[in-house]
Amino acid sequence: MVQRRKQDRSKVSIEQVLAAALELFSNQGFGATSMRNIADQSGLSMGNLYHHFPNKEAIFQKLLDRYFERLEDPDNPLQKVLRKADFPNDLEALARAIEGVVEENSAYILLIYIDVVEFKGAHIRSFYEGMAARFEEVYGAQLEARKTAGEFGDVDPLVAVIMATRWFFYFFTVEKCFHVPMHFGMSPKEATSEFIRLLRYGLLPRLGSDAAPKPLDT
Amino acid sequence: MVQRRKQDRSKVSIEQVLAAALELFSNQGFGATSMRNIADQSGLSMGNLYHHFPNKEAIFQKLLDRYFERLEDPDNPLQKVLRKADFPNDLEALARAIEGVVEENSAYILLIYIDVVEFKGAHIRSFYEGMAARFEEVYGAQLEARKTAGEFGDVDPLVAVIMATRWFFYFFTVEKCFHVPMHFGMSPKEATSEFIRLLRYGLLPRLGSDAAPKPLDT
DNA sequence: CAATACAGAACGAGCGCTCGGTTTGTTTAT
DNA sequence: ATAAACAAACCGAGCGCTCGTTCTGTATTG
Repeated sequence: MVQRRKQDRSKVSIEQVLAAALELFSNQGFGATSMRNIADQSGLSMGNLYHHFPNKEAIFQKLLDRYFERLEDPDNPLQKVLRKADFPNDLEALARAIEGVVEENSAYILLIYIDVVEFKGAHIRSFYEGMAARFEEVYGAQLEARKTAGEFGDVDPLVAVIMATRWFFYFFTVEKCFHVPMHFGMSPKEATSEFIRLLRYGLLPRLGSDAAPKPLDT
Repeated sequence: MVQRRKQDRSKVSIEQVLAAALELFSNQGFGATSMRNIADQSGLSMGNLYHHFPNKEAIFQKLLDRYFERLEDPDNPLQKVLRKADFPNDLEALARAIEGVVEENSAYILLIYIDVVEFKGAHIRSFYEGMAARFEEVYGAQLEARKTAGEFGDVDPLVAVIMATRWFFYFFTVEKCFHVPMHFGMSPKEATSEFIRLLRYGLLPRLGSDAAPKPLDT
């Protein structure tokens, strides 16, 4: 017969609360989700809920913390791609990794937008503010070396990595979390490969060493 | 003495409601904004509020309708840039137009995300689904002509326009609505010009007619 | 005198959270 | 081994309050 220890029981309950809250928050927002909803969905009582969490916002906070931990986890496929620093050869792999991450965390990603809307981004700001520095840390040295070796043009590859990563996140978030499929008027496959092509080779055909066409305005 | 006509009175009241609701919704979300909040902020009574609008959601809907009308208005600076179809010479102008539109409509733009979070995007889906077709309509003929004239490489310029437009919207939305300044680790000016450069010329230096480096994976 | 614009009390439901109490599992004393 | 003592886990009724909406009635206007 299985003997369940006390702290195991607690752990399971907390997981049930978080799972229920994630589903409810991501489907109806923070304000529209009541503690009774969470209690019902998780199978816990109101009292027990407040035994494990001081208030509703703490549950929300805990969920966001989880997501950021997942993102930064070295085992995350996105982190693996990034740490190989084989940009821009790995753009296709980067796209696929981010598609997977967004798919797998679509509920968590919606929490980000809930925070923006209902809390003015209070719970996520520090994470996003530190993002560029984290990129630099993981990526900076290798790419800088390759740049001075002349692998890239006069573009900063670190900037390009950030842009590509953010673009993929944005694109797949709209596709998978906002439920607006084909919002570019093309399939995700097409959109991704077109973006990659633009990023690699640009829009204008640069035949020979022609000067770039002068911009009409700056 | 100013004689105010009856329907003018009504019109003013409705404007007051919409202004109040826009501010409140965009600052605290739909669910967290009460009809009493809106009544107080607009200076109307509860009864009068319900005299002009059948329910809370109708106010929200009306605000979104307004925003989409503004966006499609031919006088909108963004529309003017788009209709000139001077892509990609006008990328800087496009960026500035979108920066202005986002700045001027930041409260409305937040409503979009509120709709995604609290209504699963029910009020905005049709607008975004039709967006690619509208681009095609406004832009398609001219760009297609210029493409067959050989102005572009093998990239579809329509795709590039959509990507550029969406990217600028995304970038300035995060900057101005989500209150995450410098989220790419650089100033908006830098980010914009870097993105434009990438879009025009790409990341890789294509010297002469060299073959493009083989991608590691597809 | 209509019809429209406006006011605010009232309604039932639901909110976040508290509180007193029970159950369950572990530790300690005998 | 057993009982007593303790703390963590759990329960749900209840508190004060606010919610979206409705209702009844009064000003204002043409």
